[in-house]
Amino acid sequence: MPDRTASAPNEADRFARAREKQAVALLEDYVELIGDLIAEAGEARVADIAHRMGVAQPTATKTVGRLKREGLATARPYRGVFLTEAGAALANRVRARHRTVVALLKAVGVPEATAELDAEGIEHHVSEKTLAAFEAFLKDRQA
Amino acid sequence: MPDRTASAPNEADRFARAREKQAVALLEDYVELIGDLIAEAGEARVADIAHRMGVAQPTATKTVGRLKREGLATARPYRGVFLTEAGAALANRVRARHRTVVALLKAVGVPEATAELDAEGIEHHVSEKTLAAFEAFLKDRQA
DNA sequence: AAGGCAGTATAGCACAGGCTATATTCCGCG
DNA sequence: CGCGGAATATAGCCTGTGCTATACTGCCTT
Repeated sequence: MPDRTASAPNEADRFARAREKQAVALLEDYVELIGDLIAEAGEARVADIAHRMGVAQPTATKTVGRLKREGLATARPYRGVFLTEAGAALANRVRARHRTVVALLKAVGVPEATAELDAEGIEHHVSEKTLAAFEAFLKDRQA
Repeated sequence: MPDRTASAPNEADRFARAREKQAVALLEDYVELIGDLIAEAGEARVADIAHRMGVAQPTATKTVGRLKREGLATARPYRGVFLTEAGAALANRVRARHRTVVALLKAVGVPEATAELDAEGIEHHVSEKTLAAFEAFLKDRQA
């Protein structure tokens, strides 16, 4: 019986939430990268994914397998990797969020290079509400 | 032969960095929590750690073991857990960073509850440089 | 003082995400 | 056409972080 369903989350809940976010972070990165590769080169090859992610090729293969299991990507053996509709939608959301996070960091005075670096880790923990606040802040500021 | 030691990190480097951050994030959380428990109750028991982290007790025991291996904590079997000097210093840094991240999120318009939630994941990816920028921004703003 | 319960540790499992080494497949070129 | 190298997949290992089930300690209470 959940005794705090609608109230403020306690510490344990916050940690649990952060753990969940972390679990999907990698999938988000892969999906975004695959989308980029398809846009850039017309196709996403496992070797390119591995290279851009900075991991060994079998690691990329294994993770692509996980993307398939999660319904985010499709792939025929020895051929390229493609995004499902869900995968493409996720890629777009992730890309937009990434841009917003970088923009916000820069807006509060973080140097561009550092903003890009830190955004890679931060973005996965930015909720819809926080993202909306970021966008509002940026809009205000440029007005 | 590193060919980009001093230049802008490429995509693979950014991902590698994010992966490293993630690896220490849990240790940071444990150390901070142990510090809190000692401050609040005079001691940090494994059962309390597990409860506050939202994990099962053996998971807490295992992670405390890792903290010991990393030189951040000490513990005598069936007794409480204590922080080493390094652990206590880390706890203080983490706590300060957490406060700053929450304050920045609120300053750009994120609701308090959401700020607390998201900060839990975000803070581990905030570099020294970004933290400094956050502090400068907050100082400016309150002036 | 002894027994029992609460707290802690250990054992052993699963899964994710790394890795290297090796097998398999594809495809272009001779 | 077939062969060889490049790309991909598979096998098998390690570590980290969860879990449940079970063993062990320590301490309070009777």
